Amino acid sequence: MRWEELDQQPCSLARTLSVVGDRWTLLILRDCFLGVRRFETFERRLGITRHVLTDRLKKLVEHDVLCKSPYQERPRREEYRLTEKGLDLHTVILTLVNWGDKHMTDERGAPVKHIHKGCGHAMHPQMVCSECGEPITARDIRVEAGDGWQDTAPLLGSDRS
Amino acid sequence: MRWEELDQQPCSLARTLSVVGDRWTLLILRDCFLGVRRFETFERRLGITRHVLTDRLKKLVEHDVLCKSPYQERPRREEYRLTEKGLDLHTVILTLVNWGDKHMTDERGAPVKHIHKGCGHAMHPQMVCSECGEPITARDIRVEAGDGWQDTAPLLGSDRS
DNA sequence: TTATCGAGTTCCAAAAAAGAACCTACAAAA
DNA sequence: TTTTGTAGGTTCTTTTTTGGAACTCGATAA
Repeated sequence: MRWEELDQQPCSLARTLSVVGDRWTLLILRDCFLGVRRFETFERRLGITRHVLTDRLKKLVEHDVLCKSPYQERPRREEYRLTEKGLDLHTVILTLVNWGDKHMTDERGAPVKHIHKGCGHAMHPQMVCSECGEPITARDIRVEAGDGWQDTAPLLGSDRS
Repeated sequence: MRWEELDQQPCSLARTLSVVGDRWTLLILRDCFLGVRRFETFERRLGITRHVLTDRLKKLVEHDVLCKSPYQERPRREEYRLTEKGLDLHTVILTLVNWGDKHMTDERGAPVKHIHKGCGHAMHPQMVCSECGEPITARDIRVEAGDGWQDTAPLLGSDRS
């Protein structure tokens, strides 16, 4: 499967990964959430090559995750800001960071703290059921075909292969 | 920055991406959560080349996200199962799927439903603060340096560049 | 005996990324 | 007026990663 085919799949994960599923894109978005907006700042902070940065920013703008707006004319300078669609990726990043905090930190502990402005505490994300509010773990969820299901194969055979 | 340098960064996102930050790994894990365990099943369902599949499975085992265990001897056959560390990635996948359901579905709607066994309803993940239980959006969080912070640069300059 | 199966490995061509140099439009300084 | 600087790229070459197909190995089935 090629990159271009990924967003054709009847799978929300595949479609999401067609936008953010590479090494650089989520790091760029991390910096967006930290307030970075300019090409040169991304480049310096990430150590990314200009070529790849240009490509990823363009893709993110095409997918309406970022928008480009001029912050000065003559000479025109653009900056990149998160759209609402982009802001919705915050939970994704928070979840990835949370896993890293739990499983990939060294003895020094988590590099950054997330402060919930509402209650003022350092928090970690907790996932709950939208319907009953109970905390969710992998074992609490069962998957069923939804309206957009299109595959001929069953979701999973009983052979657990 | 190279792949190998990614896990050296003082950033939980970068460290997490050093494990799951490529096109295939999260799709493999999606199938793991659907119950797939065998090399040949991954290959057939994903349309991944054997070479890349071998490589990704090996990496996931090295990182203790999957474990390999024989399901028969003579000839030896191995299967791949999620470890506890791997099961913890369920929230990551659920969050990615949720974003895709909201922003990337066509008119047919979400391909799969997630049923919460506890309450029996089709749910979507809701993120709440671990401390006060309130729902979280991007605008509710402020980032501060934590114990593992090591960068000389400030988290963000006031210029919002 | 030949075929099949699961789980790979090997080999080669194609695509993507890294790294560095170059370009452009404008502005300010010398 | 020439030089220097800057933001935001583009071009070029080399290295790394993929894709695709064929081959291996041990064992069982026809």
